[in-house]
Amino acid sequence: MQGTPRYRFAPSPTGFFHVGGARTALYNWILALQSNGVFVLRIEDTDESRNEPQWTQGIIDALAWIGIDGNDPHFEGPYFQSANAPAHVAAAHKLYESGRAYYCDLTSEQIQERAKASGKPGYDGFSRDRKLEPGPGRVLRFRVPEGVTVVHDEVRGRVEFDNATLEDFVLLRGNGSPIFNLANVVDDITMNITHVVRAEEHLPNTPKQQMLWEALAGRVPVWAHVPVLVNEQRKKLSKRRDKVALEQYRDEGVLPDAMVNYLMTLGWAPPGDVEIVDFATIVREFKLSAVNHSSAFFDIKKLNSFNGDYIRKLSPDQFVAACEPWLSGGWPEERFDRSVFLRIAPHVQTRVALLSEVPSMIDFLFLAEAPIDEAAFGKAFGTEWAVPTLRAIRDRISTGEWSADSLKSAVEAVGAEHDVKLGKLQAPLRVATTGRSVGPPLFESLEVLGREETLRRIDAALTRAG
RNA sequence: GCUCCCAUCGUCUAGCGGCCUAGGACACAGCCCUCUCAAGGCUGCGGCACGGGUUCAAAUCCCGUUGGGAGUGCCA
Repeated sequence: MQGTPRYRFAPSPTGFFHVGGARTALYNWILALQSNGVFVLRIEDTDESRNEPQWTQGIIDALAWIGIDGNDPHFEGPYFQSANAPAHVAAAHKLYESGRAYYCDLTSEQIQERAKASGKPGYDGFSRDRKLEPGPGRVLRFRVPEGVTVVHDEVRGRVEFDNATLEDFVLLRGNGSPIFNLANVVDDITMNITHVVRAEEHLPNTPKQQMLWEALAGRVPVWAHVPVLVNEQRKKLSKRRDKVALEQYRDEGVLPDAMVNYLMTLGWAPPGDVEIVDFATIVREFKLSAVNHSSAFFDIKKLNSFNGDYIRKLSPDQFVAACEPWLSGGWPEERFDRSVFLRIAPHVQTRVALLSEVPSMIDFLFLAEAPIDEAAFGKAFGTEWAVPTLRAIRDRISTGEWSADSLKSAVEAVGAEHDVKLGKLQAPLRVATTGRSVGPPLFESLEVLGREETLRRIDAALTRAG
């Protein structure tokens, strides 16, 4: 089978977009890009009870965020599985007519009773030779042949399943609607999918799907099952108990490039002793056969570390632009000055791992009154030299050049007079002007804050200190 | 229970029979730098799950044990 490789990503719209899904999508996307193939997005929306239309847009937005662009020529879709229901049913009938499937009228309860009575779990093939006609309440089951099914997996190699352990699975429900395994395979066949790259949890489904492929298409796709992402307890990441929503990381200020790079280091590593690599390198170097076989812990600490790295690599302009979504709250809008932020930006970049940490680091510049941290104030003004030195500093900086360098010189001079080290001496000044004991470099901050406001805040603090 | 998958520092990984007294990154600790906090630099801590084979030689190959995980629906 020649032609362009066709990969696919087939999420079901049942909630926020999962980081594990993001990784699977990335694998498919990268593979499609490096082979000049196609990435097909198919929304598997056939579970009437769980899916919500709103999540579909969420999936598309999330994919776009990590660089999987719906307008890229390698991107195809989205398709909706529900739209293909007639094809699923037609395929099922074809299987029935050729004798590869049969109807069964047993209820779930009856199957359970029989299993309990025989001591063997699952469906026992009771209706295999009863030659039942289609009818309400009757499910269509696939007649699993004897023998073994060998799955050739790009990451795991050869995996063998004894067909005796595979029960005659359901194709069509009692109400005539198709089941996942059928719909999934029929869609992949009709969409000409050549490579199925998905999470390991689907491996047990694969022999069943492979039998369907053989019966319906006479060919089998290239399979690849990548390890799942797990939490600290080594359990598969779950929407219920773990922080898995891609949207949440985005909202906290994780850069998409950092997320993509981090996700790709889970189960795979670029050549050499480096982990921070650009996307072009990933596309060039990534190989399915090099993907690890074991599950990987999604480590938020390491993600944050990657993100800090990416933040530091941004130019000040890019950084300020990336911060845009976090720049609206916390201070009166009219007091915000982008150019002021830009001046202090390089100093902020080395101090945050998440963009959401930025506002609290620069708000003193845009607030009319920077709130004073009580504990910090108490500590900074707890010495007998605090007030006298701050007065002296105030006197010195009230005139003359206004720059970080001259400010530093002024404070150093006061330090020499009072025999107090700069490291200690800056504390009262910092708390007085920024309200906090930590922050960007003080003198650069004051340079940006301006003389008038600096003096005003020093006076306020002096009054407060009594 | 049954089927399948997996097993290198706490975590993510490099390693695909000799280059390994096992390399890198995150985390952690210490030192340096330093106006706070970071960033950066240096150092340290720490691992081939266990037992048998195969081989001149095994983290690397084979078998078993143990330990994890996934699946086991008329969900996807």
